[in-house]
Amino acid sequence: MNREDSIGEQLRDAGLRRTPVRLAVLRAVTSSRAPLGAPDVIRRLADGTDAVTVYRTLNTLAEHKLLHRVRGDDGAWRYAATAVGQRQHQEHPHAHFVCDTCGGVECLDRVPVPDELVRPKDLGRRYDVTYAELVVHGVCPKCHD
Amino acid sequence: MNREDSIGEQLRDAGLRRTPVRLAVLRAVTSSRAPLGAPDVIRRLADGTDAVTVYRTLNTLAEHKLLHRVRGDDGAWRYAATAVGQRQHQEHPHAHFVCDTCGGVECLDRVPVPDELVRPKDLGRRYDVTYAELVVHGVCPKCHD
DNA sequence: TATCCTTTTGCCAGTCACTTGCATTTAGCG
DNA sequence: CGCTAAATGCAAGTGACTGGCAAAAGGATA
Repeated sequence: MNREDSIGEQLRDAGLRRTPVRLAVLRAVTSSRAPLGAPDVIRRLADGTDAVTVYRTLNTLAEHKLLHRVRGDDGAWRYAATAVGQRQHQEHPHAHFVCDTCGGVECLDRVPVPDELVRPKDLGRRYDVTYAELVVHGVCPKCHD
Repeated sequence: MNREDSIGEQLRDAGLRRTPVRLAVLRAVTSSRAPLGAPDVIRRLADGTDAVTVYRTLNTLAEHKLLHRVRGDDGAWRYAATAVGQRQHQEHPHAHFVCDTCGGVECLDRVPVPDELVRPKDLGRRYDVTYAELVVHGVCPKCHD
């Protein structure tokens, strides 16, 4: 099973139609090392794919958990593939690193979000917790000095 | 020392000029229970205060640590006073709760951000960490059911 | 393979938080 | 009081993102 098939399969498994735009968007995000913003994705689909469609597609893919997303330092979403290689790295929620110099975002797969933070005890039972986000801000190696 | 004096003092201590707009903005944010977005602040200064000036003022106050800020679920900043009563609650970094239904933000003063998360060991030394943000998403009591 | 229906796409324009530039006013100092 | 750097107001712009609607296309069914 090559990567291309896997991408088509992910769509099918999620109950989504396998359309050219979805395949292209999912391929673009999957093949990028760092999470991408919507404008990045649009730029990478240099062909005439409509920007609005890309926005809607990214939303759809995120809703169906094929992508997950974090806010960059500019408040815009960055998208990363959920399935990386054969493992689903969304399974174990992980922290993200946001570079406040270049705006880049990275998934810190090795830095988990502890359970007691996902559901803080001090919060009281009247709060319905969906998920917790741990975002580490700083300067990435590339921008360092 | 009443609250008004304290607000003027905060500005002076930060080395900032005590202007009507700054006093008003700081007063508005301080007197609100929940963190406010820039548009909220602008609305509360119902008089003719210019919106752009409020944006600039919020930036300035945040830069000088009189306010701290978190992104709401819409990606827009929410501002909260750093000095609450006599204690500086910025001193000990705390988590924030974002209601994904009403967009409200709350400071979880009782939920600290653990040191080992502020400077994750698994991150490697080539990353320069400035701070870590812990944001808990869910539904607040007001929106619950 | 032809047909039908629902979903997806493209293009329009619009919204909303936030910024930039520049001229005018003002805080805070001597 | 008068001076100067800093703060304000106003006009316009940027950029991510959304809504509406008609045209195109996926995919199940016959």
